[in-house]
Amino acid sequence: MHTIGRPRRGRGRRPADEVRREVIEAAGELLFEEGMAGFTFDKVASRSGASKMTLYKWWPSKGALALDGYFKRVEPVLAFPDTGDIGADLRAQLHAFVHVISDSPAGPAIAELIGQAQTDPELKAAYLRRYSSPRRALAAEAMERAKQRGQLRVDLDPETVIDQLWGACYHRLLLPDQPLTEGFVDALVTNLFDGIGP
Amino acid sequence: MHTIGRPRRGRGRRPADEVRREVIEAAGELLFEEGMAGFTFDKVASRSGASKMTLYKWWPSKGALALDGYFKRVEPVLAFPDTGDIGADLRAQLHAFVHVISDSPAGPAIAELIGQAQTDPELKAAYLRRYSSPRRALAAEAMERAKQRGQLRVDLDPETVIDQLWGACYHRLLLPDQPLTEGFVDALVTNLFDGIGP
Amino acid sequence: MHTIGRPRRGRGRRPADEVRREVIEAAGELLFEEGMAGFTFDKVASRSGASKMTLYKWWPSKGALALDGYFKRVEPVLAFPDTGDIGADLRAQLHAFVHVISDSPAGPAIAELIGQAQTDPELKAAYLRRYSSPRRALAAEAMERAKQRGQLRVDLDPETVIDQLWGACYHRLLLPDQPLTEGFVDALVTNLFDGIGP
Amino acid sequence: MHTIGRPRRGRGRRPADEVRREVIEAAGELLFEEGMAGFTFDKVASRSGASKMTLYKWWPSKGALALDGYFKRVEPVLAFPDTGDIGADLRAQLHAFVHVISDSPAGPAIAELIGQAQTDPELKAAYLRRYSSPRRALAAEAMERAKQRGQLRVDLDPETVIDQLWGACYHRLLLPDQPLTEGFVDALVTNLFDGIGP
DNA sequence: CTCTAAACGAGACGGTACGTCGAGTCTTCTA
DNA sequence: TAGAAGACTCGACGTACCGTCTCGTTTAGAG
Repeated sequence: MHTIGRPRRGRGRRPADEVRREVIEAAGELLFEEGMAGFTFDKVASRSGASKMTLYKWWPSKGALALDGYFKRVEPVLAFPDTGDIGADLRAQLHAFVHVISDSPAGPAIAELIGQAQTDPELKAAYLRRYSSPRRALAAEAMERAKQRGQLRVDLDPETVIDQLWGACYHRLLLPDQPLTEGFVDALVTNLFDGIGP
Repeated sequence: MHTIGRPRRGRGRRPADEVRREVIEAAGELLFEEGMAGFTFDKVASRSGASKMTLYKWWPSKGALALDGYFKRVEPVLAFPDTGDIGADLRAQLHAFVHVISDSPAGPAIAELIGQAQTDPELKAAYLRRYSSPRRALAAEAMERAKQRGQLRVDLDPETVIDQLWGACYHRLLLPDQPLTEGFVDALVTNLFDGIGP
Repeated sequence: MHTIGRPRRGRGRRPADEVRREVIEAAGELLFEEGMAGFTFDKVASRSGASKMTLYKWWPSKGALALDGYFKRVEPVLAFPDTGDIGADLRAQLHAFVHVISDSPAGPAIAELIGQAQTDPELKAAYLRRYSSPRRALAAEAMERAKQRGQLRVDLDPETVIDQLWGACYHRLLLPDQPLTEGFVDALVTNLFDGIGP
Repeated sequence: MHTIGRPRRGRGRRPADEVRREVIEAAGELLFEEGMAGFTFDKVASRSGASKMTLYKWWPSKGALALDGYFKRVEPVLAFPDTGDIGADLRAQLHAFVHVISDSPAGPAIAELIGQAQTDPELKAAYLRRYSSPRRALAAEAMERAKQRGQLRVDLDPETVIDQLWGACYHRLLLPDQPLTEGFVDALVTNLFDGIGP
């Protein structure tokens, strides 16, 4: 059944890039509309006008497809502020991060993607490689620069700090015992810079 | 289909408690054997000898059932050490925690439960109420006592610290960019007590 | 998608007989509307409101299902005339047979069923057992009675005659080199009773 | 995917005759190996090294292609014996025919082709024109000659006799209620020459 | 002998049906 | 009368084949 007005597209081969683009757009729409619960190969195929065979050829799991759809919508902003003050930079980046996952549909989407990744090895690998890892690298580099500027302990492991800042936020996103607010992220930074001792 | 050897149990009524117990045991077995991916109502019903109808009567979703099965296997140890030294207590508790989720089948199981909870509201609510929340409370109370002993800042928010310690560990469990080791948890505590500044 | 007006039927169990009846009726409709070419499990399931699982449980192949549908529509008339004159009886029966397969939708349907049976062992077996064999038996019995009345050679094999009468008609149905007319069946009988020699 | 050892043939244009020959050979092989059930354009294309596009250009349906493959293997022997004794000639020809369709792979193949023809108009037309019709013509001509020799009734319709001999055999091939033996074909001829009356 | 147009191989593509599986609902029968 | 048994609908799964179409290559035939 073709939508009226859309020109009847022949059944034969179409340029791969065109097909991929349409599929990914449809995947993004569906992910943000229905979440991972209602995200199926069938629906993406039907929305995009592609056949299921094509989807299975390019994406190893529905999670991997949803991840591509997610990126299409949330064009990743990887910029990391560098004002020379690492404390301020971390705070600024965390504020932006919390804003995105709290006040936009991206929050639930990313939570469900991480959830799906727990039973979808392909998705977990893709998520780490394409999303998580580059972001960690940016933060780690910023902290390394700060170490050279004398703003951080020279023996500090930036990766650990990343888990204590962004990891703490993800924890509240996935297991919302406590709210995820700006005050929370400010406290995260303060705890680390000032310590929690008396 | 009944396993050969298991006595053919009649179809009639059985005591509710007996049924519940057998179902939960079967759920726990299945969860640890096949993970959430292969965890279905059908299999639990078939293993336990109970009917699906009974399962749907008592558990609102397969996640909620799996959670009960999880508890049956991992009899929750809620004790929190109290030696009078909050730093040592946190460190000890984190070491035990990391040991459980790294070196026992409970780690993958809990990761998959949290994953499933992202698309299963019933499970998320049950998880927070029965698992997450009481553990947070124990840690928070320990920190409150430490504040009264003068070991922690009086204006410290224990909830935030919890996310920076256990939340950081969950982050590495769910998104294993970096390994989850004892050295890592030691660094978590050190960072918070000594600060990350120069 | 349910037809508007048809009461939304719950998803649960329904009496097997009710389901079977609806399925077979739908199968018959579909067979006579679209022929075997367009006859699929999917369409029968959708028309009947039954699920494909149910169909696969009861019918080993789509041919077997179509055969049941065929019987539902063409309530088999197994009566064989017995006037005491075997020549007249055969002629009458053949006239009726040719009328059915030439001038009703049953002709194409039965041709396609036989066609499908060539690559569907389940259908072939069912067809022989339920359709072909009982009809042959009636004709054979009629000829045996005629032998006792002295109207046929005592050493005649009725089964061979059946293939020379009805088999000849099926041949023209399946491979229509020549038309299938009343004159043809009259000639069939004449040839056998009078011989073809000079 | 090319079989190792077979020289990698370039992709460009090849002589049409060479392509046709290879396709038809592959079709014949496939038909006799897997029957119509497993006979697909895809497999013929892959076996022959031709592209599906080419197949669709020359054959209107898979049945038509299979028919060409059949002919390639069973080089049609159209000779009809002419000893001057029509009874003996018919008997001889029928014996040979029964031998072919009973004791060689051609029997199932031809049955499946006739089966497929019931839902494939192109195949039915081709079958009648190229296979059925010329063979009927030979038999009819032999009988016409016999009429002139005074061995058959002058008003006999040979076409009807053909259906009572070969048609009866096809009936037993397609719907094997009863076995297809030499005794059967002898009885067919006897019934027609001697009549079935007392 | 060169150049072009046709024909070909490869194979992706949309579409439809296949046969299976699990979720959730409902009936029947037993103890 | 609660519970076991299990059949049922629904919808998605992943695969196979059909008939169409794009792309790049090669040869046949025209100039």
